[in-house]
Amino acid sequence: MDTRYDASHVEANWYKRWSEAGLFRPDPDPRKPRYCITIPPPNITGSLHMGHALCYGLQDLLGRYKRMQGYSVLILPGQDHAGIATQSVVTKQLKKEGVSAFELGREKFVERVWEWREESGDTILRQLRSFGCAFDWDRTRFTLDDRYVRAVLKVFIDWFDRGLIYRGLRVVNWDPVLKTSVSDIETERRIVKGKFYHIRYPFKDGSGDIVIATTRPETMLADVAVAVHPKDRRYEGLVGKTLLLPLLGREIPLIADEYPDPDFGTGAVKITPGHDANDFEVGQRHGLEVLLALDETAKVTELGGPYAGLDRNAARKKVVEDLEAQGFLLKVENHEIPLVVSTRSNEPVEPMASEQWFVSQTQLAQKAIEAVKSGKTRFVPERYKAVYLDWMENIRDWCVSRQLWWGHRIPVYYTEDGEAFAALDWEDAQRKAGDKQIVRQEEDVLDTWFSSGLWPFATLGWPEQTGDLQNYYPTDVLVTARDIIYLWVARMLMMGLDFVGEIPFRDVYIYATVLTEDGKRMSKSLGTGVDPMEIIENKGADALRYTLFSQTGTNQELRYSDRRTDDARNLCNKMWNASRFVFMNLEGFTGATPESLHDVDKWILSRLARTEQAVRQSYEAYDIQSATQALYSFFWAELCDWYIEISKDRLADESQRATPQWILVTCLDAFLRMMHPVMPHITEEIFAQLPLDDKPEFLMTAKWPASPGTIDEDAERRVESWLETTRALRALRAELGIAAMKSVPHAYYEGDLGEGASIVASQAWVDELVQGRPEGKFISMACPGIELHLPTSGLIDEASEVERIDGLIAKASEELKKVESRLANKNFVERAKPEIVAKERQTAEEQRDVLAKLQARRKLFADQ
RNA sequence: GCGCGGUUAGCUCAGCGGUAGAGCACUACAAUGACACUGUAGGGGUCACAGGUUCAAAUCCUGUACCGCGCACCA
Repeated sequence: MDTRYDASHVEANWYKRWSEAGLFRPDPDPRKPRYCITIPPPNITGSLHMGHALCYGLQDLLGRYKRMQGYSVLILPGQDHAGIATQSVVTKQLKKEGVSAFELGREKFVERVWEWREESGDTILRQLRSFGCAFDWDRTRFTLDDRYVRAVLKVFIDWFDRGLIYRGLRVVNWDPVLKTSVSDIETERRIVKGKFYHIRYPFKDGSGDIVIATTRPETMLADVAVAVHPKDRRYEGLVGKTLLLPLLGREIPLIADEYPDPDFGTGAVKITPGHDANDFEVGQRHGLEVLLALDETAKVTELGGPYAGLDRNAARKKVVEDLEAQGFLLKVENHEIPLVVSTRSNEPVEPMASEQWFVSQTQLAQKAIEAVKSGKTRFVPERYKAVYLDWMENIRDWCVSRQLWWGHRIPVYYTEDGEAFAALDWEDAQRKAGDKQIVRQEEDVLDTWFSSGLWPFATLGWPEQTGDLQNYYPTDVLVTARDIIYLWVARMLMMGLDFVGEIPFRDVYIYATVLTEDGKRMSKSLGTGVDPMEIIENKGADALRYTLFSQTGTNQELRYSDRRTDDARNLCNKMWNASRFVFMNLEGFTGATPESLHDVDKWILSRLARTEQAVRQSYEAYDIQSATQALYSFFWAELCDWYIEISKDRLADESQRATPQWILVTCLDAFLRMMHPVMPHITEEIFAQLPLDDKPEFLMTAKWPASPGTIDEDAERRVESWLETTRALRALRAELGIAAMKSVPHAYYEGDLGEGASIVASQAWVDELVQGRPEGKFISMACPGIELHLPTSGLIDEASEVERIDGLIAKASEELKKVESRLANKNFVERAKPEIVAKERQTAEEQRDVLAKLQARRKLFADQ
């Protein structure tokens, strides 16, 4: 074994072996309890980023842990066709080739997307393999697979026939470049400098005018009214009168509605239902017409008369010029305005009323609210429960149509007279239509979330009652990011409850957002992203996993730093070398359980038992950082720094070595098992060399170490005091400038160290630790119950020694004073818990002892 | 405006009623038979601020400030 651990040699090898042994498939043993996760399907357009690495790494960790706990584990991977993202990638590609998607036509375009997907659509799934993810690749699903499509069709038709799907007008975010509506999540708000135009709308009867203000004057072409608040005194008696729309001269009413804020501007608002969501609602309340001034490419429509054909920017300019020329423009102010930009095309979206398909949500939401309220589905961290419920209780209907070609084409077929049927295909539709002739299919496709909402059951074979569906639904946990609680988590709950009649998952674990070192969002476009593949190649998947896991629990953010991957790599190296040490010292090892144990053996077994408890509880609670912390400190600070060091003398002695050998193998074995979910490759590599009877072929399928040791508080207390004494003696040496590990012939102690004396001696690099007090010059250190003396060969600088002792005295007396004042407080003694008071008394006792020794020492020294 | 997080050592973060912790960084020392991707010792904090509850507050309550994230509004 090399003295340095080289991840690159080890990781790919083990992944291949697990795969060849079929370990990624669930254990078919029917007696085993089942554990299932259907992973959030990544987009086919993406490549692995840190957020993915954390997300999928966590799922792999949970799966590996549960497998060791005796579960038959299925982690089902897959991909999302990602309508807009994919369509836009391929459109750009075509554009480079000088082909427009429109010229190509729908059928050819979709073919082209499939080709693209075959070539480069599974980058992330490939990358997850080098990250060590033990997912069942044989069950990989895609949201546009034939089987998956059947599930989508069934859901749509079913809802359509139940009257839950309807067609209606709504203001959507229209992307004039991609010519589709985009959901709110696909947009970004930017505050930009804009202008605030104050425009005069005259009354038809010539009795003055009303001033409104707008940031988007071109939309006035589609105005249908002006609204004021009914309680606004300024407009008393005017409501109901008719206004003339400037420039176009169209007659529009002045209406009263609660929507305008009388304290903002003039209190009068122009109402443009076609291009503003709030105005749309006002329009609905008052039965106003919806007019569109802009078309699907954001050019002015016929409605705009003289402005028709201009694009929205040119139209704005012209409208403003004309308003000014005709005396309608009163003033223009600078104003910060929010600009909503499509993140897909980077173009400002246009709010636009259009015909869309909707799913009514209120009824479906009820069960999904109940499932979370009752705790059947649980959010971790719990705070997200309120976020979810708040949204669900105010839910609005879901617009499911998208004006794209890539996706599930809406299975609605129309007859000549416009009657609509939802059907599996054209023939099915014709059958449903009876005598009437089906003439066309709906052009729009479904929102991507409509299909991914079926993920937890459609991937398991629904609508067929497959074995997988019976065995693995409901799934155990959904591990996802907080920004898709509404878009995805809520939909899966509604769809699962409605169609399978059971929650889709018991837990929803929302993991932390990965930020850069200085707290910025990781983003490719900002250049702040760190490529996980680079880290995996240089330092290993295990190192990256440890880095991410050691920072994740219930926190909502996590700062990623390359420096921390060095720490993780160092830990790998430490594990590697400590294991080498163990293997190099196994001469004559039989594996037989030792008959008697030394206190240090009991101590480390006790620490091991506590570690197992802590790690198990942390994994169960999704508190992964606590698990890694417990593993780290057990391994490095207890097993390596103390137990291994102490065992060296015993291992050198043939008559004594059997016990420490057994203890080391036992501890290493249990540690590797517990660490395996975090760092699967290196643990498997080391485990392969561990000399165990009945060793399983793979650590991956080995059992979790149940009660690997016994908690022994007495042994812990005794050994801790020896370690404390050792640290004190080392510190004393350091005071004299004696290098660590350089042996010193004699040191002295007063008090009772029991069996620990030889351990303290060897660990503080002292040849002989003698009970008593040395002749001649020496310096001292006081611990509770123990006083240590170290002879000095040369002269001591008396002044500095007195100074050192004074420092120790000051510290000890300060501590004693604090404790004594607490004990002098009658309220404390009477009201605090008795064990706390007892502990304080003991501390006081110890500090008095330490102080007395120090003072005696000072006196003695001063007398010398 | 409302809600949710956060504010603890130079950095990243644990701790969430009982004497302030870890890793990294820093200082000094050390080529010793596991490991220099190491070891040993050490320095470093009025736990954002102000009130309150309590025998006891980093920890619980109230308020303030700043940072981040949602939701609503932005005519």
